[in-house]
Amino acid sequence: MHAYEESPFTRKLAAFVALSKDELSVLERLHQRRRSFRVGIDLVHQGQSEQTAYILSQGWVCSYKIQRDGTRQIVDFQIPGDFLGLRSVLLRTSDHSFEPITDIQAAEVSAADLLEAFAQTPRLATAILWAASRDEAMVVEHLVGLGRRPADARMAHFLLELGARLLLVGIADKSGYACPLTQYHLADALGLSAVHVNRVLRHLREDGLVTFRNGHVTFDDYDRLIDFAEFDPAYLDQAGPVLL
Amino acid sequence: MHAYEESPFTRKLAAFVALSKDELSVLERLHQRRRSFRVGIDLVHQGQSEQTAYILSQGWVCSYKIQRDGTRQIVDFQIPGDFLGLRSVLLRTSDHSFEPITDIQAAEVSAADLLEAFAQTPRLATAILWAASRDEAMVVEHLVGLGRRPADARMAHFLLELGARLLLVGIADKSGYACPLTQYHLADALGLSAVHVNRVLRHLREDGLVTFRNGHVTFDDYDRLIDFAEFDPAYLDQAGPVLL
DNA sequence: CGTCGTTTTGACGGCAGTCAACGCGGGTGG
DNA sequence: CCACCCGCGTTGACTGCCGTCAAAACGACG
Repeated sequence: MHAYEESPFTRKLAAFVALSKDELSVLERLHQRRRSFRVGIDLVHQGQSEQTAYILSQGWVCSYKIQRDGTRQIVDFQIPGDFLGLRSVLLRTSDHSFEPITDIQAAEVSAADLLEAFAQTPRLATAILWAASRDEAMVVEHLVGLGRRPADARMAHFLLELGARLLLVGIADKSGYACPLTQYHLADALGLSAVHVNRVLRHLREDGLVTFRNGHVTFDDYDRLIDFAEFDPAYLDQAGPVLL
Repeated sequence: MHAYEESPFTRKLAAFVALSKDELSVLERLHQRRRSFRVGIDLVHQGQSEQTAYILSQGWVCSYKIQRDGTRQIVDFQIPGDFLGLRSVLLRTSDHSFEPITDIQAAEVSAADLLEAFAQTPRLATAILWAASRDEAMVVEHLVGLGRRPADARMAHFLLELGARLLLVGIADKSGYACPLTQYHLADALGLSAVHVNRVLRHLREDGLVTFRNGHVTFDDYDRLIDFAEFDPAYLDQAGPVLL
């Protein structure tokens, strides 16, 4: 145990940058305003110009865009330790919505808080920007999946990526993880229909690669799954940021 | 005519933020190291850890990722006035490649140059970060298209977006624009096969919506095309950034 | 026990990929 | 100057992945 409470966010940053005591205490202070939200009720709604961001400490969230015809595309999932709406604080645009997938706990961070923290410890600023850049790399990888991977490999890749992310904040192990997503979430994220998601999951399960059931993902044959998905985690555990 | 040479980059930023003389001259200085590149020869290659970025002043570039099986996905196109590899300067990761689609001219910008410019004029920093955020919004919109739009609407949307971008830097008008892309580029960007791109283009042309031919895009019925593509330019011409 | 959300499965159809062939224009070398 | 080649565009036939529609099973919850 540490003297300070370790949030998933701190844990994630610490995995890539050695943080000093000062920096840790600034991080602490960012976590002051704790808030809770209920599953299903959007935090930020598309088009809204919100000046607040959140650091997610518990639960899952997804960010998505709705189209005129009612279909939706999930852009990314946020898990404990992830920043939420960082861009929309710094630049006042929130072009998508955030929906809690479970009840969540998050620390509210205003633009002012953030800029103050940045001013105090530039290295922390770099670390946070690095995390943002990692998120962007994930969006790009997601895009590649939608454009160029067949449904089954796309699903496999997605489940592996999620596992790697959860591992980093300590809520997964190599054998699998708890996952609150419904098959509709998977469908909206992977650009498939819910029916086809089900077929794909069955296929992966029957092939002994991975099992998604009862809110739990189990890797039945990790190596073969990685091979099947052509999963290359290079874009995730990149070396830490240049420390200016 | 202005006293200074107006680069497309300057022009783009100026469309959203009123720039002072000082800021304009700092921008000028960023354009000092002019370089040329030949079509087809990658500027930066996937995995390479490059510390240089470029401001594109002439020609077109695409950024893409190649997969193990040889298929490629184009993530974005860069046109004059766009930044290229901004993230990879600030954080030393270039997770994709850049290929010139035409011969190009670009100004080389080192991390040091950029940081110096930022220190001199913080408003400029904000403006550039805003431009980066706009690029990211485009990637997200691209992702939505791949996940949730049928091929023809995806194509229509893409051609409209490109038109809007080109309009901003003054190399398009409402009726159309010159476009050096091949149908293979379109295929790799839109997640389609080249054959199907051809079919879709024919369909759009025969429906009197838009014509892509001989390196030129012509909007045959702009309003109907916008409706067909469900194109909502909100994510493009957002209000300028918060000026810190 | 009924309802609702989620998962599961089957039948059918369509959008888009693959394969294959051909036209066309520009560049290159004989 | 012509023959050839190569990249790009175009079209048709066939196939298959995946969406839609429909119905049923299952569990949680009131």
